Amino acid sequence: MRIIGHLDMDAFFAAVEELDHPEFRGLPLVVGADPAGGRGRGVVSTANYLARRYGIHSAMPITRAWRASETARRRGEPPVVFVRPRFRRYSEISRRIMTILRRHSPLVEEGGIDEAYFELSSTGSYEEAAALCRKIKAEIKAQEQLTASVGIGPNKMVAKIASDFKKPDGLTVVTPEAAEDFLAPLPVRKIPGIGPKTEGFLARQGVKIVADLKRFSPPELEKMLGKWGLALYEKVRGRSSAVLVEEWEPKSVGEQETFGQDTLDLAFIFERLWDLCQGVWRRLQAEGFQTYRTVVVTVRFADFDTHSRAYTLPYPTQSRRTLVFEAMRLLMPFLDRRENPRRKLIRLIGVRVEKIGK
DNA sequence: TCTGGGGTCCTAGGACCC
DNA sequence: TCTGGGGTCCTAGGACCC
Repeated sequence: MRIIGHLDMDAFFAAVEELDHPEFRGLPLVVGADPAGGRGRGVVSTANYLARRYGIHSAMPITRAWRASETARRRGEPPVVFVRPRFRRYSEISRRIMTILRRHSPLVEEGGIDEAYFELSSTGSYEEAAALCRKIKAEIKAQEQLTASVGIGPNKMVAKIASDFKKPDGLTVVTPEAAEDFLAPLPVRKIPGIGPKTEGFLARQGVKIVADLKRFSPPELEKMLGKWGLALYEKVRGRSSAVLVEEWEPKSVGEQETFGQDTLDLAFIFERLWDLCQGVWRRLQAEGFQTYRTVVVTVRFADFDTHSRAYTLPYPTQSRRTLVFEAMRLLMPFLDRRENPRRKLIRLIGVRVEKIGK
């Protein structure tokens, strides 16, 4: 019998900040970009549960979170504490949590800094799997003073949806027999791979919950959603055969930067591009890669219109100068009058290398 | 109202080859 | 004068995930 677990740390970044800063506890807290008095440019990474009561959530523009905080303050409620993320700190704790998981499971797939899938099949039953997960949660709490929510299911998809079902500090067990009924009443958006666009598209066809998706045959789903639709036919029935992957090689390395202010200051843009190239090259080496073949430059204009240009070298190279040279060459057309006749200001540039090799 | 930064995967068209 | 079919590589854009 296949039994898969999915562990998801509760409001991870915010929980770590509360741990390290006891003075933040009991206050609404947002980890994310600098709100800069309502003029900040980034988004919310994580909001703690008190901040969520103000309607703040992950990926929300930081300016909106700022306004929500101001509104609360005027009502006489505590304003939000805004802090910048400290990824190094979160990675360090993440590593220790993954170590706990690996002690109890023969196969762990990290799915980002704050979540992981893990094999539970060898426990032999859903009861035993649940007992083991309670133990894992207790160890994490004892060692790190942090809570996690865990889902147990017959495959990765069901386990992941289950871990999100009860939060924080939840444990949700979905047996193979219960999987289909568990999924049926959930909004389609809960299925990993269905994002805002697909959700909107489906809503226009009158499809809101997983049960609604069962009306369609595999060819109909394929016609609507492409190759992915075929897999979806199985998923809405609680079936998925995706395997756990211990670790995989990155396929690309890139960096991008949103400017504090939109600009067409060429000296500034070139300098930022140069820095991004240095960063990409350094990280490529640091991650153990020797070479790259493709360089991609991305430009986002002030109106969020986003374009990319790529060039693939005839041979792999290690050269840092080539990266800078090709990135400059790819950027040039965007600064040209013909490509940008209305002289739109630039909001972001990015550099990425692909076809990387050891 | 404004929308980060790190990625992956898919699609579609064109070039090119057999 | 009217032009296949399959495969691979490349580019550009878009959806999605954490």
